[in-house]
Amino acid sequence: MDKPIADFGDSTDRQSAHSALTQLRAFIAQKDVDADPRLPPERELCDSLGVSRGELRKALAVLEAEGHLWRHVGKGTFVGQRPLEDSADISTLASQTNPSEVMRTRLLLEPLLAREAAMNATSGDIEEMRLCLRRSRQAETWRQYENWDNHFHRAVAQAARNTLLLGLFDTLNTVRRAVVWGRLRPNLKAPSPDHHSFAEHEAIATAIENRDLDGASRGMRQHLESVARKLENRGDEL
Amino acid sequence: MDKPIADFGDSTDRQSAHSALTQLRAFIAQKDVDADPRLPPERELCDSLGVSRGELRKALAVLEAEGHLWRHVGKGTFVGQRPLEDSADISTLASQTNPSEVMRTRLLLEPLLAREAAMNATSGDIEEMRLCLRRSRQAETWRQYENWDNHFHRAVAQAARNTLLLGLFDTLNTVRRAVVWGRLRPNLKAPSPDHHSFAEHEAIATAIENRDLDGASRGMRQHLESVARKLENRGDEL
DNA sequence: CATTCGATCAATCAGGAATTGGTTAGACCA
DNA sequence: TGGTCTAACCAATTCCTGATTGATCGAATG
Repeated sequence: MDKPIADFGDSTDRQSAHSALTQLRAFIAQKDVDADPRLPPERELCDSLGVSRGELRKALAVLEAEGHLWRHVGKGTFVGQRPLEDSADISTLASQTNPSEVMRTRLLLEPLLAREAAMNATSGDIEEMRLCLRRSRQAETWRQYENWDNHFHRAVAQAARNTLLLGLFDTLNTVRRAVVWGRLRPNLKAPSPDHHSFAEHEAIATAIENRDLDGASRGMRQHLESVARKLENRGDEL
Repeated sequence: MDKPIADFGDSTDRQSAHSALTQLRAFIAQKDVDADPRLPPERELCDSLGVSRGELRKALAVLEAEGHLWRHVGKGTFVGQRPLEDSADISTLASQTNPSEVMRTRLLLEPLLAREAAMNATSGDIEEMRLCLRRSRQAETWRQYENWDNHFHRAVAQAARNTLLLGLFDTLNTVRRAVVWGRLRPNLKAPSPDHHSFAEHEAIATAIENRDLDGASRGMRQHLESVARKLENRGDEL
């Protein structure tokens, strides 16, 4: 309990370098890391162990390199593995990715969602999707159309009946909007009356309604590919 | 500009209920919502419009039900669509989902990641995966094995070379750990020397190395199915 | 009976003070 | 000359306090 941890402070200079590391290891071993993985601040610790801060920091650096602890300014020093960066942070994700990646990710994720939707959709889900289609046809501005288009895609995701997957979709969607926000949209005036997307949306909804797994997946993939092709020609929307 | 908005305050009592709503609508219409979608606090607003707070809140409730504005305690009242809840919030996701959903989501996402990895992995990625396999074989405790198992799966995700997809994987992974944390792990003592997972991991890595898209996807799916089957029998790990 | 007003609550935000790992410069010693 | 210690400062983070703000309840009011 009150084992001497600072009593080695007067060891020979030649061994002092080892001493700091050894004492630190002893201190960690003696500590109940499960209860509180946090180490005392450096200024306290170097005082407790009777070593200078520089030497303590050298020892800490060794243990950090070994992966036994991790440090962060303002937070402290902790025993254990460094927690993975909070990748859920939208702004971080948005800053690391690019429109091409977003499109590729949509092409991977959304057909999969459509397939799950075909398997699990309730009648309410299908009704919601139908509503989105009607509204998107009635849209008078491009903004409104976009809005209902987004609603449709989310309705499909919701129909997959998997809250976690829906959460991932929402994250993707948020990132997509964050990424695309910086870009200008040249032809905002066009309300886009016919639009090939209508038929594609219709096909997806019908496939989901008919429990046609492959059809729903394929329909979504073709729809997104068509969108991707369109924005390759003129780089506006995503 | 200084159009009268509070001048209707002395209208007949019979119309006062409408008055609050009408005045509120007028106020919002007159406001430049794009510049600042935030409405003044209720206490100010009901004073400006010359209506009681209760009546104002009724009107606000109507407009909120119509989807024209959204409110939140401590934040204020805002014109426009309610921003979708920060679904990146791990704790929220974790509280809404369950182990079964997590497993199903893994079964959907990770084979897809393995396929992408087979397409895009660099030699460094493959080296990293191999390292994880060696370390997981050398593991002396189950905890260590779990650790390197996680590392392997993340290495695969990283090999997909899509930062956004990697971010989604990390989110899924974090949620998984959060969900599984509440559960007890009965046989922590077993270090698990042979373990069928070794061969499965090996097959995945080899398929990725050989650019065998279907093989990588299939291998990952089979591996996860085997894990799922195992924890169906005894409900410990995820 | 409905409305209004006041008080209170809980969530949120804003600001500053304190904490903490990281860094640098100078003193000190061998 | 080279290494070490000390002090000070920096930047990121946390903690605390007070003020805002929507939500809610109760008494007064008419």
